Amino acid sequence: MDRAANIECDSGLGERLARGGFRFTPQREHVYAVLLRKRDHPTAEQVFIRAKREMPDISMATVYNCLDALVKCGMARQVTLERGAARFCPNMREHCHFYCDGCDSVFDIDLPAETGIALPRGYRAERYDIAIHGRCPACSGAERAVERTS
Amino acid sequence: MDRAANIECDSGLGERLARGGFRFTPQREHVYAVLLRKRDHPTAEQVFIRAKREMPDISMATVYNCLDALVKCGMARQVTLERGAARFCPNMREHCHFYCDGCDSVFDIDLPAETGIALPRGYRAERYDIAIHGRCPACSGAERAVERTS
DNA sequence: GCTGGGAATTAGAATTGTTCCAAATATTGA
DNA sequence: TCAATATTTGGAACAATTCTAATTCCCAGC
Repeated sequence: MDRAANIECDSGLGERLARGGFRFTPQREHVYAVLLRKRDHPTAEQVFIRAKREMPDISMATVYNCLDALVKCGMARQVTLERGAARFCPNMREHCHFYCDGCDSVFDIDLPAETGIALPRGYRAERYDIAIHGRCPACSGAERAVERTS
Repeated sequence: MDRAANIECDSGLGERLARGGFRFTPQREHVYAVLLRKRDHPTAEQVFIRAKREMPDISMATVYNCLDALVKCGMARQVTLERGAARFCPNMREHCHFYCDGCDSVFDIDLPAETGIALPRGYRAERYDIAIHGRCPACSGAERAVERTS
C-alpha cells in the first residue's frame, strides 16, 4: 500500500499508535477504518468478517491484536470489559460495583437515588449496571509506597 | 437432610424459589448459604469449590443451575451480565451504553458531568463503565403493538 | 542498499467459562 | 403409591479469547 496515502487518511492514528509503542500497519489502519465505517459496536468476529472483505488474508488473531492496540492507544473502547468469569453476590440492595484493578477484588458501592443520565425519547431503561474501575484503599496505598521507594 | 431444619434456616429462600417456579433443594440451599457466608463476589467456580467442601458430590452444572435459579428468583445478582463477545466502538467521548434486550443492539448515551456516586474514603476511581439495559424505541413500540393485539 | 533484531502477522492449538445433553435421581401432586 | 416433572450429574460441546511458533515485515545502523 502507498505510504503517502496512509499518512493522508491517517488522521492521527499513526501518531497515537507510535505514542503507545505500537507500529502503524495496514492491518491496524484497516481495522480502525472498519470500526469508523459502521458504528454499531461490532464484536471482534464482526470486525474480522468486515475487515476480510477488503483484506482477505487478515486473520482473527490479527484482528484481536489490532483491536487491542487501538484500545491501548486510546483510539477505541472495549465496551464490555468484564471479560473473566461472571461473579455473584447476594446483596439485593440497589448498588453498583467497584473493581480494584490492583487486587482484582470487588466491592459494593451504594447508588444515589438519581443517576442524572438522560435517555433519549423512546428508550425504556429497565436496569442500570454500573461498574467503577480503580484502586481500593489497600492497593492505592501500596502503589504509593512503591512509588516512594523507587 | 432434615426437612424441618431446612425450613428453619431457610429465611425466605424456599418461598422465593417457589414463587419463581423453582423447587427448594439441598443444593440450592447450600449454594445460597455459600454466597451468604463469604460476600466477596465469587465466581461460579469459587462457589463450586466452596460448596464442595460440605457437599462433595455437587457438580459444576448444578452450581450453575443453582446460581441461575437464585438470580431468577431475586435472591442473588449476577454481577457481570455482558456475557457474550466483547464489543468495540471508536467513540472516545465520555459516554455509556444502552443495551436493547429486544434486538440486542447497543446505543451510545451521553453521560452527565456528575454521576453522584459517592465512593468511600480511599477508593480511587479511574473509569466508570455504565451499561443501561432496556428497550430501544423500535422494540419498545413493537412490544406495545404485540400487547395491544394479544 | 544490505542486514540484524524486534515487532507484527498468521494459522492453528490451547484455554477458559459456560451451556447443553442424556441418564439417573429426587420431589411433588393426585 | 405412582406418575409426572424437576433436578442433579458427568461429560461433551461450544464460543470467545489467548497463546504459540513459524514466518514476514519494517526500521535503524552499517
